[in-house]
Amino acid sequence: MGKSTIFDVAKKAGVSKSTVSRVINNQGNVKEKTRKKILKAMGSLNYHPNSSARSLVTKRTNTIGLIVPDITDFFYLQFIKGAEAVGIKKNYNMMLVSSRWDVEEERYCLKMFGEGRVDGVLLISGNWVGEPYLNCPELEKMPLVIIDRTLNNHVIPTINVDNKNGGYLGTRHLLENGHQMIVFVTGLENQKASLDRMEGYQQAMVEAGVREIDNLIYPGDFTEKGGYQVTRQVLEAGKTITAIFYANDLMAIGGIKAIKEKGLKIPEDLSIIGCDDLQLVSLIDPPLTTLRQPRYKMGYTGMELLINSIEHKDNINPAQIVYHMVLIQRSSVQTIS
Amino acid sequence: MGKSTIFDVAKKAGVSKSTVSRVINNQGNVKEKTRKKILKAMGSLNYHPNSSARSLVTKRTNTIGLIVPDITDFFYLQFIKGAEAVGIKKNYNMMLVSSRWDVEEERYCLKMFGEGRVDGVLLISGNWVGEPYLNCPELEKMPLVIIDRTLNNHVIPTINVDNKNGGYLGTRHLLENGHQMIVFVTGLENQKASLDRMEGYQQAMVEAGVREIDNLIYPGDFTEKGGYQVTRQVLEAGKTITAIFYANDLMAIGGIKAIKEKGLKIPEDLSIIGCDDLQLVSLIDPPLTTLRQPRYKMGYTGMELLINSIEHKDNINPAQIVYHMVLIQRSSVQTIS
DNA sequence: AAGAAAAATGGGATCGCTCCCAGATAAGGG
DNA sequence: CCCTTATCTGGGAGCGATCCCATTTTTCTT
Repeated sequence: MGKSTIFDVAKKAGVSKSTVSRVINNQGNVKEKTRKKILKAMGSLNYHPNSSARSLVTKRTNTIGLIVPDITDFFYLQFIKGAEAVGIKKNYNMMLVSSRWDVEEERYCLKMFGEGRVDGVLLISGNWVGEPYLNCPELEKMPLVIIDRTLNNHVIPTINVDNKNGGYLGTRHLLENGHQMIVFVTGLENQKASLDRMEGYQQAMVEAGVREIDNLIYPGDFTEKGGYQVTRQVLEAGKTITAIFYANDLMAIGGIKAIKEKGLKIPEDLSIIGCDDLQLVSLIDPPLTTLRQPRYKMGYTGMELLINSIEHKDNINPAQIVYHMVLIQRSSVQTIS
Repeated sequence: MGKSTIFDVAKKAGVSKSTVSRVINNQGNVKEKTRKKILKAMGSLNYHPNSSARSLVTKRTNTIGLIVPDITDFFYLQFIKGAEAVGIKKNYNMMLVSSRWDVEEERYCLKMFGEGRVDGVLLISGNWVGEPYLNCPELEKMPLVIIDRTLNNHVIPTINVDNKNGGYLGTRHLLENGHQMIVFVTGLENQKASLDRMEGYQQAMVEAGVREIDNLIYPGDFTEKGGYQVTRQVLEAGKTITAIFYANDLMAIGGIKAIKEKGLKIPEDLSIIGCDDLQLVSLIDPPLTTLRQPRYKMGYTGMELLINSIEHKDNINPAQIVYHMVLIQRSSVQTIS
């Protein structure tokens, strides 16, 4: 015996499928008595409406697609959780795929979602410089919101954080604590967030009158391992630096390892500061001073925007939302004279 | 203009929808010339087959549902990643929902998945004692595999780790390093994994001839905060303990914090050992000795089993798979005389 | 070159639901 | 009590694909 259909229920309850449909979608105008009868029939047949059939006619799936570069990257967790919270509230399911940091893969996901599988997609972008792939026709008419990336020329709403200001704030914090020789470790050069943070760093340093900044900038890659390696380089260069500003927390974690290996103490011998405020950086030793970006909030808002544009096509969402990064002071920075 | 259908493509290419369907599913018996023509028409119309319509007739969605207690819990990440890997390989999408540690919620997810949305479900269980909810009729005929839990009376395949042996191994390791006064911090009493690990601990302790074990067992709750609090209790009890075995890593992390606050050093003053081998415990200070469970592998295998039973209904999967936990030695245990 | 076999194509039924429209029943009004 | 209006209910078309079967076209044999 296969699954029961609306027809089986109708027969069992002695009514027409239309009436059954009415009670499923609880549209009014069905007598309480028949309603009860139908409900009972549904129960006894263990009936569940087939969502494909339903989607086929309503053109709605009540699920939204979520694309992240890597599901298991700590960084993305909070975005997802924020998005999930509103999904639950508004009764949407989430279909999750990871693009594995690959632009082609990202396109592929978009395409798959274009097959009527979802009502809209929330793209948590890898934040690359350039956006060639966004012209893909699969998106045609598909509501889309992009998180962790800012787009200028598009009608696609984006939600991001003011990375430049973040870089600025972090650097100012170090400067105000007496540091001057502040190394900045970047992400990959095609990562916009890194670029922006570096700009903020540069601005603060220039304002403070520090010279030869370029020699203080080291290229990293946003990974823990990369942070470790760069830090070794920095330490071996033998310069008299007093602080390191990592463009993200993951590199800072790697950096801490390298610094400890050298026998140096944080923050006594070297102050460090990260960026992102991953959950785990409050757990490590020392607890890391960093710049928080409201990832939960961003995911939450992104999902809200998305569902909003799904449910009220006419309604106009803001094109861009930019949050501030805020400095979280913990114990990895020390004032020097 | 809405989305184009198979019919539009057929018209444009001057063939019937049947032929178009053939090339979509690339079943043979289509002349190369017409195939090209159709492909071209599909391209110019930006056509994508509607997956709801397709599912309606094929009764297949090519997506599997994944239920986890908390998406953002470090513990579950690796399971998910493992499952994802085979999903990608076998061309299945994943629909992710979190049960938020709630049995009712778990049921609800199961029910939702029962509406023909997915071809099977992979349940990463909260690992509670008892399994009343598993009798829910929604599951009828729906392929299901459960991870991180062992079921005895059911035909549902489960994948788990030998928690008891893990508890035993960890305790033995401590004993072999000269410890006797070993505190064991449990999870909640309705968590099977915790219970099993404790049993292993007890067995090892008894075998080693340690007495009054019960006074060494403290109730925890598997959370970081809980670990912190219990550890404070332990420390304040003023016993001469030399080691603590936490039933999971998260509690160990909290414990480390409490221990450090007391001015004690790990492992010089106190050896500790965790359980699970979360990614981050190699990052913290000191790197934690713990028992690894092959979560990636478990997710991977679970997904394989699931897809296997979806695609070959007749085939018989093993009812239970149990992996070993393996001791990962890092720097939180010291030998004492 | 004609008939048989193989390959390519088309048409219709179907999947399980929603939605519109029409018909039946119940309620209200003079 | 009959007619109008409101409330309920039923039937049929359609959503966009697949798949079976019938028909046409091509290829192969002798």
